[in-house]
Amino acid sequence: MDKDKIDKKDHILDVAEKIFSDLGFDGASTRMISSEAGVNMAMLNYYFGSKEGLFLAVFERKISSFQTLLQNIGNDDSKSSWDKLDTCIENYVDRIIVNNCFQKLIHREMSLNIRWGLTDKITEFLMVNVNEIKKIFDEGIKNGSFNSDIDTAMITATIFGTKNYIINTPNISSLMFGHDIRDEKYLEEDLKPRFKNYMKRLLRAYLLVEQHDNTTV
Amino acid sequence: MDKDKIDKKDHILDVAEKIFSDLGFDGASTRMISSEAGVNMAMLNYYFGSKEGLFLAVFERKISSFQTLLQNIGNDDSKSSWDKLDTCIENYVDRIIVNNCFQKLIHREMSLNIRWGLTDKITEFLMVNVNEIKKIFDEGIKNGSFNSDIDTAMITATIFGTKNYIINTPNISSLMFGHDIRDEKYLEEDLKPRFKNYMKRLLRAYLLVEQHDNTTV
DNA sequence: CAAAATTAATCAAACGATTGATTGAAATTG
DNA sequence: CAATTTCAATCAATCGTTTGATTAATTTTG
Repeated sequence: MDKDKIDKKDHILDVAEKIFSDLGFDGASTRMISSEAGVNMAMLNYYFGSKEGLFLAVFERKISSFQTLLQNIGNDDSKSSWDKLDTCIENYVDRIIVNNCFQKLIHREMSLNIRWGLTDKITEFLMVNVNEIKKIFDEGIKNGSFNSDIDTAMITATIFGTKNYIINTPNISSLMFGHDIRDEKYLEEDLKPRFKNYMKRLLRAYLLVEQHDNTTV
Repeated sequence: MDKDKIDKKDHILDVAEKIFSDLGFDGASTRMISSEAGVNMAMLNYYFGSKEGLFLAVFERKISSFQTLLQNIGNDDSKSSWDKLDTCIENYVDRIIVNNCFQKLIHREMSLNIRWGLTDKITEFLMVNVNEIKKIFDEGIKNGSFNSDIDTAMITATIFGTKNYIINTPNISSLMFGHDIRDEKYLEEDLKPRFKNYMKRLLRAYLLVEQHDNTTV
């Protein structure tokens, strides 16, 4: 039935996502993926056209599963700019840190920038987050919540860059934090709240420079 | 002569560095490298043993060319903690931004983490920078220059992560900054000073944040 | 309804191309 | 001349992809 077909495609995509994440596009072979998924090699091309088509399909499924989650925080008029910023960061961290394998895959592809159809898709995808943050900053400056001479592009790079650095170079960050950051428990119970706490404080410090007298949050 | 041999090896390493950086380890073929370098394919194995040996050689040459530059800032007693921090960031940005292809290569390898001998080397290499920063922070806290309850691991991740994000996702950051950040002129004349300026201000804001707010961890 | 025709799904096998590596002879060197 | 360097040719292995055949389900037909 149609149901089974979708399930099977989904299963292939599950396996492909894992292997692509672990080994990269070139490092992962179609044989590996098909045998791991328990399907015939020809099925990959039958369903997805090519290896790159399979790669794209992995991304599109993942991206569409994200896209629904993050909308409309910036449009909630009941929240202050600070609340919006906090909510945005909370959501972002919760979402991405559990998908850190895929997260690595995304940034390897962006860094390589040789499969253009893919990098364009990823760019479009990532810019949704960037623009959401930017909107909050712009609004916060306009209504006086944030200092007016902040570098919004740079601070945005800091938010995403700090998290990426921790996730994408686990060998380094494990040494820095004194724990294996690939340990699920440590990640969830210690690192995640620590990151949120740190980022909030960092943003408060930067966005309020030269007006420390007002700490009403 | 020995001189010529070294020159030739160096030329091969130049070409290999470029191609590995552009295409990744798997994406770069030994044929491509040898033909681009104008040498016979067998020479790569003759000189470097294997493809992975060539890859390692590229790293070792690059790393040793860095290592000499950054020592002993932390040991200069004539400088305040703030001066040390500024100098450290200046040096770091100057060094890395011009080598951003290689920089990308490093982080792709760290993210992949499948060639262990290599990631161990890179880890060791990157930790030199991390430890240097950490030393400055620790010292600055001890002598009262910096606030005592700062998260040194996180702020270190912010310093490196912010720069990495800008360099490693040029498609994104170009959109964020409104210019193609791969443009050498823009990078040198605008982005570099902008980054330094931003990072100094960010650090001042965070490291001096007033303590009377109740951000108890 | 039952037989025939069509379609979709799956498979083993093989395709040509490319991979990293190796060989043994030739050329170059000191 | 002996040692080192370079080369064309070749190696087995693996790559992504394609093929033609087979099965199972669906649709069409009489």
